[in-house]
Amino acid sequence: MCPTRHGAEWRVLGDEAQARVDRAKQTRRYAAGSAVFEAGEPTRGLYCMHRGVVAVRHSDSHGNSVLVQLTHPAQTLGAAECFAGQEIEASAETLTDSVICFVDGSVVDTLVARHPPLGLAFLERMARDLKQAHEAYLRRTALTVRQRLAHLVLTLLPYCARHEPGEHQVMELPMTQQILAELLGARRETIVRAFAALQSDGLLRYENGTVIVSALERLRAEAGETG
Amino acid sequence: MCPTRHGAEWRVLGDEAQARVDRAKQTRRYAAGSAVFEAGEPTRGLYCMHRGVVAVRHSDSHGNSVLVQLTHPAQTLGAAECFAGQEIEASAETLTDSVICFVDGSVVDTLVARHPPLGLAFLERMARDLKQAHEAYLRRTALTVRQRLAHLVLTLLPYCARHEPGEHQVMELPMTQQILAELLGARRETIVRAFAALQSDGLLRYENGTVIVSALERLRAEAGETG
DNA sequence: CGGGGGTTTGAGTCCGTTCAAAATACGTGG
DNA sequence: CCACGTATTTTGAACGGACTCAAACCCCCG
Repeated sequence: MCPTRHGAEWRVLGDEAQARVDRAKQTRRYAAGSAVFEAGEPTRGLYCMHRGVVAVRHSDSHGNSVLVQLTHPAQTLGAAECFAGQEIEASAETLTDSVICFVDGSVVDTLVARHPPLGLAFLERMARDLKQAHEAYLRRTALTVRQRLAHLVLTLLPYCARHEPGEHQVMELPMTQQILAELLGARRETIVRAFAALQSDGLLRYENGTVIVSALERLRAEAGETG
Repeated sequence: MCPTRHGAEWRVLGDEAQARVDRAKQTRRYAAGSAVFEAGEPTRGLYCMHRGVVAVRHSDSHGNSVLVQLTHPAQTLGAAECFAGQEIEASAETLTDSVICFVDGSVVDTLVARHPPLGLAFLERMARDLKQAHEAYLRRTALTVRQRLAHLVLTLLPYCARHEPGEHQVMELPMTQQILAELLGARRETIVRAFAALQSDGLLRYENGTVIVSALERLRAEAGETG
């Protein structure tokens, strides 16, 4: 059984329809670093995160690539790829060991056709994804790597932090600095230096994949979260 | 009457439902440079381009802003803002004199609830927008301003070029270099220099808002459109 | 003919990249 | 348990694309 009944979108379905989803879904386990789906694959469907972290990658024909999205448990993965109705061009890879449900595209189509609120729920989901993508684009052009890194640390905090309250937060990053670099659109070396800069200013400490935030409020200011 | 019956998405509706849309819609005219919708506005609904070009802008609280999308005739505008179900944060402004239809959000909701294929059509639309946004993000981090400008010229060609075939194309840009800069995430001065560089390499000529492409194939190569 | 938006050019600076190399951590098999 | 190979992280030096600031220019329009 998926944590929040297949994630937020499915919750608009009645019990009977949810049971049908449960019967149609397949639950799969992935080791860290394996592909959930890849560009050009014929399979079409929705994925629902149960455990782990997955990154969606976009590449061009010259080998350049960026990670455009992180997906956490209880979230839907691959909605854009499922509904686009054309050749899939993105790929998704697990950053950690993961458990993910798969619902085939034809099942999704039937459900959406029979339950309009489900379609509206996915519309809302995609609309928010689109907004997030645009905000990431804005950050990419308006903010320095250091500021973007500060922002990413803040967005990961709710998912990865050990204990919640206070100015002092500890979290284990579920990714290498290489991955951080691809998420921020920068080079690994630049990430190292950005961490070093934030550390020498006393905002946080980076140590072996672990981030210790020591000045949450100042980190927020750094990320541009002010009036 | 809208050019292609309110744009591609509405076409999945039957005649009767389309007539209802026609009755519910409002057609509005905008002078170049006016706002179609703005961040924080209470109005919610879909816009359908009849004539003109509209840019969608995202801003942060520090005055930074970028244009994240261009909308041309027969396309739907504001879908993400309509379906997001939360405070609108983007704004849209006309780049040229425009004619645009507006369909209120409550009407859209009713139509989608009653005609699931319409929901699927919008899902597909948003999925493609999302893909485009991710591709733009990739270009922003992997390509130089010169390459991105070449790419933008190529994407505008189908909409703005005078005559279709051949290596030699002429088009009048519906925007200032300032707008080009905001679309590409760069400064005006950099756009000037990128045009100058492309011109000195004989790919195109820029003159007073008019672009004369003299080497279409080389321009494609410049934009990274190769195997 | 004066004004204003848009364009062009120049010089200097900075952030981030590139290239290169060392240091460190990590897993695996001996 | 340690040696070894690989992946990751760290540091340094140099380069370069794009930005900043500033000034001149152009063209259209009233």
